[in-house]
Amino acid sequence: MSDVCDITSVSELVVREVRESLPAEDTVQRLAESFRALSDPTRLKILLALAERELCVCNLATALRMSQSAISHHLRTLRSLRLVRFRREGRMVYYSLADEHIVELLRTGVEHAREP
Amino acid sequence: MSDVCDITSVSELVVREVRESLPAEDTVQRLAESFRALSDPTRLKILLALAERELCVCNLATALRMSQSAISHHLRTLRSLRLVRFRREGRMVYYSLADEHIVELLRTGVEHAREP
DNA sequence: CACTCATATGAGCAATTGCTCATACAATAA
DNA sequence: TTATTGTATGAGCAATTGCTCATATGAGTG
Repeated sequence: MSDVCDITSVSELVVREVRESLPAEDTVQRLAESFRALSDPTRLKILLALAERELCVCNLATALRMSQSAISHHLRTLRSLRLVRFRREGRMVYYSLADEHIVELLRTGVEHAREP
Repeated sequence: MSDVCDITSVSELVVREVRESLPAEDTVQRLAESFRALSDPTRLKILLALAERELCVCNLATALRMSQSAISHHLRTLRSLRLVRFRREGRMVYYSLADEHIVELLRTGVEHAREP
């Protein structure tokens, strides 16, 4: 607040430019929420699995060696963020990725993670 | 474990295929860590700001209206994940994005966040 | 040297997260 | 109907997170 380094006109200009360049607050919030969904290893595995194929909850649970409850809770989170969609078929519920954006985010991330 | 839905041969095959399609555990962990860095609104703003230009800590703090300490702690996190780099110039430390991967992740994310 | 200023960091805390357990709900079968 | 099975969800908890405050470090100044 009273830092001398901030009251020079150059810094003031820089600060203003940075502020103006940032997306709107709610955009940042939504973006952070989406990334948060991808920030948990279990949720990430769920999404990577769904990137391969549509899956029911019980197969997801078995494949990831997690409890059905844990998977279901995570799917709830992913659903509320509209990252996955689902359809009922009898007693089973099949989940899949919501759109291509998530696929691309995953792909971009995996590419980065593979490097040194 | 004893769910009937998992002991059919079809499900067993599906489960095996999904398990084989998933990246190695440590790859998933690193990927999740990177996404976690992007999952906090303040860190996200720091990265978005650095995507515009190199910035010193105090200008970052002023631009984001956060304490110098908070920003510094976040930069430590980002540094340890090698998402940012820094250089000293006198008393100031200037931070910038580490490479193009983060830029692309941010860009992909922002594109997604702009939609309905 | 002492002093200032930009930055870094440890401690402590309220808030959040990710799991388990128990239970509820939904769809089919007997 | 009741029983069974796949899924969803609330409560509760240990662990983690993101901040503040105080203090340390490091670099320039007098």
